[in-house]
Amino acid sequence: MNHVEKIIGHAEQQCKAHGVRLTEKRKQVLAGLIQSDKALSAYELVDFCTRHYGQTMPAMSVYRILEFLEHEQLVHKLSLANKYVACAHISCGHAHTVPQFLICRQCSKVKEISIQPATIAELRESVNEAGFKLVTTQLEMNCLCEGCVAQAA
Amino acid sequence: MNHVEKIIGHAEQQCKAHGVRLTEKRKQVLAGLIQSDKALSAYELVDFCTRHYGQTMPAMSVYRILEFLEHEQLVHKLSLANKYVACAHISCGHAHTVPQFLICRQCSKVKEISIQPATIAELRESVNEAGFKLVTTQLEMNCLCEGCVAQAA
DNA sequence: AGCTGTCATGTTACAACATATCATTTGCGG
DNA sequence: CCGCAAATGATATGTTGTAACATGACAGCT
Ligand SMILES: [Zn+2]
Ligand SMILES: [Zn+2]
Ligand SMILES: [Zn+2]
Ligand SMILES: [Zn+2]
Repeated sequence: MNHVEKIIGHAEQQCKAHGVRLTEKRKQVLAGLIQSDKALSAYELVDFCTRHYGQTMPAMSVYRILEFLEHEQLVHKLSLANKYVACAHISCGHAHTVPQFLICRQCSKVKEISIQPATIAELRESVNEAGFKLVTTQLEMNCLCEGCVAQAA
Repeated sequence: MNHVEKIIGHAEQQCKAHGVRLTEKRKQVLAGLIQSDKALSAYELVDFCTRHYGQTMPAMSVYRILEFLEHEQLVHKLSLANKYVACAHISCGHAHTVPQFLICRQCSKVKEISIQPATIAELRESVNEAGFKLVTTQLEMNCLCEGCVAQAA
């Protein structure tokens, strides 16, 4: 039982606990995101599933499945890049707080982090001063990953 | 000379200073963004220009013009919403630093603010700790504006 | 077994967002 | 006026995402 299958197992438990089903197709999409160590677009997932599981995966299904997985917090949507990424914390037990995402603009690698609550609070304060209200503290930031920084140098 | 025209005037000066031309079409697109007090999609701008200036504005042109205006810092692209907004500081003389954007998810109103350098520094530090590098401190945050908060209540 | 309701998936069509490429026009210096 | 470069026009195509309705799978009931 490899790394990916282990995470899928956890995801399945989690779904069972919520009274929803992690079907075969849903597993395929989730597995695609897990085995890729970067964010993928919906259509990249279509290609992955079609190539990998030997039957065409309709784009519509992928979108529906991504919506389901996002709802279950197994997947996060990155609006900054129009891509999707597997949650980095499916297996680690600890409660899932609102994450922040560092997205490599070069290679789409993504790091899911938790910024200091104090920093978040300062941000929220700045927003309030401007007369707006944050609807989520999920942030997405344009970055370069270690590998791509090294390569650029 | 109304508000919009005044800003366009400033923009024209700025372009002249950079040795580039703010043509009629470019003025039309910029004016569309200025008179709207919210972010607009490229195709909303197509509609605006076509309706407002009596000749069809091809989508292709709008994209080219937005690219130009963005390059001149007269317009900002909001990736979080796939929309575009006029710079809030065209007329105010002071140098344009890297902005942060508060985007109302309800009505697309946008506030362009400057977050405390100290807060930005903390963010950058968190990113570095995760082994990534920020490529820009332009942030986009999902918010509700005052009006929409009031309405929701 | 046959019926029925619910959730998941399939299929088709289209809307919305964005870029590529090549032709034509326009503004401007020489 | 000529020739160049910048800007725009025209057409095609690629990418991302949703709407609407049909079909399939399965569980619980009669
Ligand atoms: Zn997560
Ligand atoms: Zn990278
Ligand atoms: Zn600005
Ligand atoms: Zn609003």
